Amino acid sequence: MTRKQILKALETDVLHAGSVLLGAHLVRGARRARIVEVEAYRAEDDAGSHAHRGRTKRNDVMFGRAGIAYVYFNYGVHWMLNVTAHPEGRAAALLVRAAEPLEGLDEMFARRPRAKRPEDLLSGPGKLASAFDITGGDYGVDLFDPKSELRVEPGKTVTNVVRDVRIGLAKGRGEELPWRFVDGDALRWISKGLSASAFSQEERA
DNA sequence: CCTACGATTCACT
DNA sequence: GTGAATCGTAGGC
Repeated sequence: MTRKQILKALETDVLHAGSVLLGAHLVRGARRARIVEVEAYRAEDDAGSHAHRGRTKRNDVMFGRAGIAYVYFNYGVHWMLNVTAHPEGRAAALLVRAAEPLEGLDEMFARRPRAKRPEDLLSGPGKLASAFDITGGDYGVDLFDPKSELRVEPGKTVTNVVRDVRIGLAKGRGEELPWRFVDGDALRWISKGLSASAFSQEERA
């Protein structure tokens, strides 16, 4: 999978892109991690999406081109990293929920003093953001520009894609949609265990 | 203007 | 399992 192919998938369909983004690397300086869990959000038909009720100052980049960092602050505590999808005007994004740390673990541990094991570093969107120093300052960054300090690089394609319902959404916000994408061979690194409704994407395809 | 609450994490019972 | 932390934003008045 090349950088161009990932971008193409992002531009085409956020749901397809969910499985394509798995396996790609998130990089910042010496820190590198392999993305193992994402969730798709779109707009008109997705009540759980920040873009559902139209364009605002916060969600602005979701309406822009694909491959851009949409970063927002939640619960007054945590930053969350998303990768935008779809062409200009059609809002969508993938929330990066978990990753497997590959390099620069010492720096990640330094940013997350409470973490005891490598599994505690990136196993959740808030954890991942703090381990990578992701804040509002990264809002709008082009993640597919090799010159960007924070960026996404191609990795090995994930073949065992598991689909599940999204996490943390209130009732009526699309909590039943199977738009959570997980690397089935990397369950050790994900944010939460799979639900009873999880299924292998290949089987159901 | 004012209030409720969220795409979460962590400590504690 | 439950609740606190902590604040920008959306949505209602």
